[in-house]
Amino acid sequence: MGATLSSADKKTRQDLILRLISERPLGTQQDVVTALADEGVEVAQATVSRDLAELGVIKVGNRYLALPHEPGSAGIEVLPSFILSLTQAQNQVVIHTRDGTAGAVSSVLDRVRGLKILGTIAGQDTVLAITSDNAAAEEVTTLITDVCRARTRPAGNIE
Amino acid sequence: MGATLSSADKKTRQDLILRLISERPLGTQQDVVTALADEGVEVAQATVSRDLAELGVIKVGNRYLALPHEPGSAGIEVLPSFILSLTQAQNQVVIHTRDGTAGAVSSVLDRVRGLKILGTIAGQDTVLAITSDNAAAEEVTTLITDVCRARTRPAGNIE
DNA sequence: GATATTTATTCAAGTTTCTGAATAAAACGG
DNA sequence: CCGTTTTATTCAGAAACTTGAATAAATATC
Repeated sequence: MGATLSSADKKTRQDLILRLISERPLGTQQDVVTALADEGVEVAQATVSRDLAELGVIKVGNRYLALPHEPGSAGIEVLPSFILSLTQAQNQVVIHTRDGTAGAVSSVLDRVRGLKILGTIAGQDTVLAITSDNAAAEEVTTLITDVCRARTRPAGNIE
Repeated sequence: MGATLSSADKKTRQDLILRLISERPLGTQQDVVTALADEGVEVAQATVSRDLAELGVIKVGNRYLALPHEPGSAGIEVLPSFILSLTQAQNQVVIHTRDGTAGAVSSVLDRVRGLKILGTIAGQDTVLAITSDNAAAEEVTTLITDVCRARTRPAGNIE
């Protein structure tokens, strides 16, 4: 192995990556490499590429978003086809979905790290997402819009 | 590796072990080795020893019981200190516990594989376990009693 | 307590996984 | 299109894991 000093094992490093990309927008794998280095974990870009793929991290617009894999649950890729419209009101976001898919949408939103969503409530065709403040709601709106527009390609194909 | 033919990988083999010890009482590691062989998986006793330890399988009385590890949840070792008494009534078992611990006890029981418990309901200091029939309830009673009597030692120390 | 049974551990392969460097492939911006 | 940036993949070496045989340790039985 390359760096043996102060190196973290794979699990630790990947957890750290999830935290880092949740805390601040990281736009490239090089950014992630640098952020890791700041935390004392030195790895090559190739490793970050593989980590992001394994973690199921996707790149939406200009930042990575963590959506932890949850076997048996819908992935973020369903959002474009399920979400019909969304509206922000203060610290809330009201999302109109295809009938019956609100539960799936809220499930996905609950699992996206980096979104400061306090909680969601799903009806039949509507999801209400509560955020901590107006800015956070704004951010959620932007991100969801980006996801639905920006052809979210998964970062890498695992196995 | 030894046997390359028809060998299952570790994960597959351990899942098989959980199933086997849930289906019928296996009293020794040699029994497990034999049972695995019947399924076409040939391993040494040393491997079974390690598998049982990793799986968190415990030996109570004369059979192995599977209690899948659930990080953050109580393990089976809490039963002796939490359970005050238990009574079988038909296909039900009423378990009296220390106040406030009924939830933990039912959580553990729900996770023990090999017990044919249909479901449990926990109050503050009482757990009601519903089994499929009287015989199953009898078995549950016996096993819990054994656990509480027979100084349940975990099978191996991991890490 | 001695013997037998059962389980855990040590040791030494063989195998798999992990990783960085280099490079290829893809996406992006004019 | 062409160059640039970004990401994915190939390759090879190193580390970690997996396993059986042998053996030690623990437990049970008498």
